[in-house]
Amino acid sequence: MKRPSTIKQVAERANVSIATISRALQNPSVVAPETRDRVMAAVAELNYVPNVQARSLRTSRSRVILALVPDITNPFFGEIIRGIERGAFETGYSVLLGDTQHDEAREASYASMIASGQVDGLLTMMPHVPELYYRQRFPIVTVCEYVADSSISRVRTDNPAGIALAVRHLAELGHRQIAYIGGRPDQPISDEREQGFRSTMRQLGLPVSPALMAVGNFTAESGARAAKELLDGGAPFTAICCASDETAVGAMQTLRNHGLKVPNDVSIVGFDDIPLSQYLDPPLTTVRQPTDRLGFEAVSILLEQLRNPKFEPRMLVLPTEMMVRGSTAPPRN
Amino acid sequence: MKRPSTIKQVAERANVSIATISRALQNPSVVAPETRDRVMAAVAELNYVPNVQARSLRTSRSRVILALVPDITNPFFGEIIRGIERGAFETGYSVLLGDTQHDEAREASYASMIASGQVDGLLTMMPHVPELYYRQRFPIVTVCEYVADSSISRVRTDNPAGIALAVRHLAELGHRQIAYIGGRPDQPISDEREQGFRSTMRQLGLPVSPALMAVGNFTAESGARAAKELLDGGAPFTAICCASDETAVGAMQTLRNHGLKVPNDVSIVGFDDIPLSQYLDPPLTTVRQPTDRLGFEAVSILLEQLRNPKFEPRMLVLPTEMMVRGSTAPPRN
DNA sequence: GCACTTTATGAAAACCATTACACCGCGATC
DNA sequence: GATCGCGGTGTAATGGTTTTCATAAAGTGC
Repeated sequence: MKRPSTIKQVAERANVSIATISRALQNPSVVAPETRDRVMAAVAELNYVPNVQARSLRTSRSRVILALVPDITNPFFGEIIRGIERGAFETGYSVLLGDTQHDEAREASYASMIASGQVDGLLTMMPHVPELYYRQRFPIVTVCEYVADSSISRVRTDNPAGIALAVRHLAELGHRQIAYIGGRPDQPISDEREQGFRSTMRQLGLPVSPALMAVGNFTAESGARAAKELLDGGAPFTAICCASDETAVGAMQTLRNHGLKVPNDVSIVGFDDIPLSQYLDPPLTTVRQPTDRLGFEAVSILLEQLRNPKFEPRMLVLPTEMMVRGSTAPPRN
Repeated sequence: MKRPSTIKQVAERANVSIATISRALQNPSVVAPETRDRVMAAVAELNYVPNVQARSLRTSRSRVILALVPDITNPFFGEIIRGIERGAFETGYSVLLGDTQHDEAREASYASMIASGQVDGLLTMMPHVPELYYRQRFPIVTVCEYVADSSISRVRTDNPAGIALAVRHLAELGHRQIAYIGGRPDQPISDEREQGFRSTMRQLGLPVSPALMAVGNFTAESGARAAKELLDGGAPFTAICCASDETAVGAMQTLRNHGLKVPNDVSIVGFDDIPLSQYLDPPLTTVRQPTDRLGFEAVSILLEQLRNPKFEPRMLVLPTEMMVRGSTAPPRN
């Protein structure tokens, strides 16, 4: 690999000092037009690109942010990442990706990149913040997930309202016996969604039977398993409300295997609106989260925090939207 | 944010020179055990983490690799990224993620991170290499996609063989009129798969009708559109072979909308084996790519190239595997 | 007890850019 | 005509680490 040229070489070539090169690139207006042209010419000839390490060392900012995901394989996170990447790119930042796989050791290891100066801030989709935060107080924004700490900015969807949309939709169709398959119990959003489910049911005067509350972990596999538990439990239900689309997909498979038709025998509602859900059979009725925007807004806030030393943490709650498709119908009386 | 401590502070604390600190951390065996202990204690007390920028500046290696994806939203790439991330993490590297969105300007902009020293090498899932490569010859590995340049290492799946599996499977079931929905025409793998399809058909003595060759772009939406074209074309077929699972999902939807049953009226085979495919209705018969491994092997090769100056580019072709599920059956009558 | 390794440590250069400060020359001001 | 201000530029310090080279101390062999 050819060794890149340095500011010194450019300076020699353009017959000016290195300070002028730096200025011509950072703050062109302060150098005389003709000098600037000469510098630019030299830069072009030598294919000069400033060394980022040197710059970062001097300015102590890396212009890199770290994004931590529990599972990059999940298309839902994929979309958020895209939003993050888009926002970062537009403002000249880049995104270091960490797939923690729900593992705290990995998370901690990534967090140390902040201490080492490799990244300027952290965007986490995990349900907690790294230990290190309490010692170093670095810039951080939680996305989707959140922790109960008002010093931390968060961007998230209105989960209770989202689930309420789903439950109301089912209730309007005439369902009364609605089962629920939750998310990973260790994630606060699972709680939020479950609480949203319970309280909406209550508001509508519908019964919340413990026998109809199943536990999942947001994966299709867990949805399939939970649905089986519901069926085996014997308590009757005409609809299932799921904490994620993938869970819904899994549940639908179990229902099929038991000879039950969706939506005729059982209606299903998902959550997230992953790209594939409209192509399922039947197309999945679901609650859409503004995924791309979630990521985008999160970077915006993080970048603002990086720029503004008097930044006040804030919370942004984005609305959900009901996507009514084919997996829901009135109950077979 | 608290300012991290520097090697100098640690040195004062441990009563040694900064050189000793550096050595104790980089190459512990060369410092006396008791000194080492003292250093380690000081490091722990001050929460010292070496500044990465300074180190990179000095050593001119960043221990970061850049991964370029055309579309991070695609679950197939998500799995590859996971493999990459895993391999990188194990060896102390981290992954900078670039979502190029098939855009060359973005790609070029990311490539400049190499020139700036921000990353040590490039792992690209794009069908071409950045311009810059021809000037700088940096370490690079192409994953999945490839370019016809023997100076570039590549890791990919055996696409023709994969498609051959699919076609043979259909032929064994008795299908003779098999349609094909291809990938984005500007990606070499689309070509490879299409050629694999054509030559296998020929080998089996089956006709390849131009009316049964449709063009897609790997998305579900394109699959739906292409399937419609096939149906509208009027040429009869009993099976469709798709260049990706998502395409297959889209095609299945179109078939349903036209009242056709999968697999009874039309069999469908996908390619990739994305996580959701086994949960579809019917579960999708598909050709599995070893996605995680693709990513993992790619990093291995890239890292080897980074270490070994006499590295010879090489190509690794990974095998595919047929996943027979419910979307294929013998043709009716 | 002497010459000679070996081992452990320190001093200082180097990596490459940014930037505070000083300087120079020149037109404007009183 | 001395002074001021200002645009344009250079000098040199600075950021934090790694690493070469020198040096000091301790160990070896005769």
